[in-house]
Amino acid sequence: MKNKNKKTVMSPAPSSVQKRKLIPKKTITSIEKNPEKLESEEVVKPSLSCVRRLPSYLQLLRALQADGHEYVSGTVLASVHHLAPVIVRKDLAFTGVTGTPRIGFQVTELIAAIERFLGWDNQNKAVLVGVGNLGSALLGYHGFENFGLQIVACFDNDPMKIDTWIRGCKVHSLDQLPRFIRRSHIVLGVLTVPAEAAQKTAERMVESGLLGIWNFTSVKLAVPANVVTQKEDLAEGLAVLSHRMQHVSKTLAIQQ
Amino acid sequence: MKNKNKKTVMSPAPSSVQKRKLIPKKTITSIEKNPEKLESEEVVKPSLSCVRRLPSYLQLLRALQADGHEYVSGTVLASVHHLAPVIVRKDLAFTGVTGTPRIGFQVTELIAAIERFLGWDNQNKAVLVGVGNLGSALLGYHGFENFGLQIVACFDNDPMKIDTWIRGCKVHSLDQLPRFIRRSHIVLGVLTVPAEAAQKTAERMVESGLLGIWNFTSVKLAVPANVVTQKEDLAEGLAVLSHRMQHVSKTLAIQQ
DNA sequence: AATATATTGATATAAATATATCCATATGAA
DNA sequence: TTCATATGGATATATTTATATCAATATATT
Repeated sequence: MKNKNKKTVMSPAPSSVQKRKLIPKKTITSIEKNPEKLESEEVVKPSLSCVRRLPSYLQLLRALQADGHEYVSGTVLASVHHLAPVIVRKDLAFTGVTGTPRIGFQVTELIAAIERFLGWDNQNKAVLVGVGNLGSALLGYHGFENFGLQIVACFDNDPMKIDTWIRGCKVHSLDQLPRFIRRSHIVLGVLTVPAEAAQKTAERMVESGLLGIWNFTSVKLAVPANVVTQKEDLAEGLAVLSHRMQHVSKTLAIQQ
Repeated sequence: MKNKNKKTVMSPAPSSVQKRKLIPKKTITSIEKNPEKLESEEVVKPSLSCVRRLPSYLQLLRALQADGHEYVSGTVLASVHHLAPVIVRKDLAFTGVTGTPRIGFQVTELIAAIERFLGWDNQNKAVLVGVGNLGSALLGYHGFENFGLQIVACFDNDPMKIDTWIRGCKVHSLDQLPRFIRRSHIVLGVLTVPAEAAQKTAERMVESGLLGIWNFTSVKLAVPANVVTQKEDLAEGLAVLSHRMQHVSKTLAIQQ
């Protein structure tokens, strides 16, 4: 049942399914290796929105896979997520997969491609700093493990909390952080301390060697250029919701 | 270090500070009331990104207010949030406030304007449905009250949970929802049930009369047009973080 | 076999968003 | 007073993102 165009590992398509021949794509790697990079040959990078959409495709793809589906069209992915099919196709193109006209994309291949693209093909270990309300909730929420993230230790500097167990995780003193990070080669931290402590704690995390901070505080962190921070602010979503609700009720009031 | 121009409540500018005269802005209302709406006179709506940024300004403004600052320039707001000053000025313009050259914006006025714009000037009551890990975390997290949201009741359909108290909130049976909503005139619901139950539960919420659903599940909800849903997906932020970290490490590897 | 159709991937266009530029103005300094 | 400067607001431009369009192609249908 193997395709004659050998696709090494991933994609044993049904015998009759033939991949469309492609004009070789300019990949980031090829451009970066090429010193005489021309202005006209722009490197097309995925938009932020594209990256944000990928997990939702992934989630649906896994459900399809569990359901025994082998192929899925961009059209289907699009309709579930209320998106235009073109958007899905363009998003998926960034992961490097190619679909087959009239057939769609191979589910398994697509899952692997998205995971690889996002760096979720290996489980990334992380520490969590700040075991308050939100912190302990995140500790208890194991959903991130579907997204390549595993929280393996937590830290706090409240003496009352240190050495207690929260959601199956022993709370360590923040002083232990540098040693722990160095020993474990962890690069990612989840920051869930109160706003007042955010910047200072982030600095300690950076000093300890973390290269990425998932920031659940309301503070915009100042960090060195080699450190990536991602601010997760629930107020943003709430603002959009509130604003849209206002708009809907206004519209309805006018129509009546 | 208080300013000598004592402020009453809202916005009496200091005698010498004179607001710039403005070309009257086309407001949504004026256009909508005007039947011969021209194509050229477009209604400029705030972008989604603008709405998402407003809460962060609000947060900073409150801190400034607590610190006794009476005025703040867009430049300052911008630098804290690592944004271009123009963006801040344009964002703030949507709330209807006007600043004063060389002075900036009046903090109190700006806070009120943003709150009004987002509908956060009155506390909006909400119910929470699904008292699992995430649900109970959100119940315990009272930070939303700064953003006009107050969760006043919670519901679940697990008999083991019903009538217990979680984070100071009594868990009601989901069957009670319609009656509760009707009695209390609540329009907003927070959905924190497992993915499998999401769509069905959302339908019950809509039938009960809710007009907005803040959706913390991984499911894209299908709801009637008059209902607003906002999907809050932590995986999105994690995807951006992972992707950016990959990119940074690649870049550094190349530079070395 | 011939034709119709769903689909992908590429290119082209449109829309949304961000950024640059300019001018008016309020303040402080010379 | 006069001038320099920081700032807001408006307009213009650039960039990014989304959408439309179309040729190529694999399958199903007639």
